[in-house]
Amino acid sequence: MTTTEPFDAKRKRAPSKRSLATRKRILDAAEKVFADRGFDGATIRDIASEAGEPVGSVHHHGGGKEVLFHQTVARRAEPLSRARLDALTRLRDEGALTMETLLSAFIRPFFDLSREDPRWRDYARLVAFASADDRWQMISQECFDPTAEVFLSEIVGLAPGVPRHEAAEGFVFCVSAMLALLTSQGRIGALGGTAAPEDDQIQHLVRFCAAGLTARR
Amino acid sequence: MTTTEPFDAKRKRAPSKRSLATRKRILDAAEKVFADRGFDGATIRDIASEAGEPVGSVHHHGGGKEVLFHQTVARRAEPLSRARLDALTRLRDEGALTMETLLSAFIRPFFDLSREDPRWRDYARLVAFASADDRWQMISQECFDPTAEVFLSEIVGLAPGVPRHEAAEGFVFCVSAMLALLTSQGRIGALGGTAAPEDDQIQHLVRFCAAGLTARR
DNA sequence: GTCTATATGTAGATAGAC
DNA sequence: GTCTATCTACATATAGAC
Repeated sequence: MTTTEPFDAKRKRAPSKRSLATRKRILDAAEKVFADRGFDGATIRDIASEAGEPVGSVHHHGGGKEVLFHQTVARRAEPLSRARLDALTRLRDEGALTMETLLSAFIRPFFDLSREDPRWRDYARLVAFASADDRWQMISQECFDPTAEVFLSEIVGLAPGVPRHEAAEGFVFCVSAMLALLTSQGRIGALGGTAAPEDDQIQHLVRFCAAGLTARR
Repeated sequence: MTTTEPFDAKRKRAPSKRSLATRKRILDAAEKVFADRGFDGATIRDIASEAGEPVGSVHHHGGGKEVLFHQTVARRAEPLSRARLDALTRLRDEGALTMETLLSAFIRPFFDLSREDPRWRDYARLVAFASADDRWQMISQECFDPTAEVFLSEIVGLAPGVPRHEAAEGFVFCVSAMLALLTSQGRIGALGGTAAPEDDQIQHLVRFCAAGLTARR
């Protein structure tokens, strides 16, 4: 029904440098606005205004609101997956694969990228929106399930005797906790008083998830 | 700015029985539609159609979309809190307070209520929407924070040496995992193959959270 | 209280000049 | 490729008859 590709599949020429720059600015703006207000709360006009582009331009480059949303989610999925899988490969090479280091390989890249480029924070909120809404299940599946399968298999390998469906539950708990840490700093602060340094929070999250996944039954 | 109360505060007479029934049907419909599509994705017309009421009636009883949303979230917050606090009181009376039983008291009532009345499932998705969006932070705070504070204090008491801010993080992880179990059955099934019986899933969730909160550092 | 009709605004999308 | 002007649909909200 909808597709990621806004352009005609058999278009003649590669887009110009200027066009690519415009396209990037529109995707950046869409990421921010979608992250702030969700799909339905965002408007093409907000995105255009954020990008400093006319409304028609957003339609031209984005190919419609749904396609634009899809593109926005998909754009950073590949680099994120690569960072996670690279970290996993490194652990295998070093023979340092434990439940904690495995979860670290899955969780830390998101925070590392967010430190390098704060737009990854917006992306995190966008992913939280996309994950929560059944409507975007296909997008989440396409963007995140392949990597999730890899890590889930490792979890099953590291927790012998735990049936796969239980490991899958635990993994979903881990992902939701990770998204909560990325998106709910306000709530944590309101309940906890002073906020801990981010590094401590990440370490705590990894420990929390590892302990949960290996809990004796 | 907005208020829960759609009626003039100093209105003369109590609403009629018929009016109350209409009001309840509208709240039920709003709960379902807001849960399905979120605040921005839902329309007053959808809600009216779901309730079998004319559009104007939804405005009259709901007092506008934002107020209606607020009411919908608030309506089941009190019974839910009461069930949780009752369970906690029972544990204290029995001297059976451990991290697992404490989390059980927080988590199980939601599932117990869902079994009695499936509309609590819709409510769970509604709460997930309200929790995720910064825009409704005040509503979440008002409806859920008082009870959250009580349980957080108990957690701090049961995990000596864990600083409050770390306990708060862990508690937020638990809540997000609970909402994930209530709302992401599809995702769990897609990853895990066969789905486990709900009782097993709940037990697993409680174990996961308890282990996470008491993880040695 | 209830229901119909309507006012007013704004959404997504597009056509066509440049 | 870009930008302006516009089309069409539907949103929330309200006014006023019953």
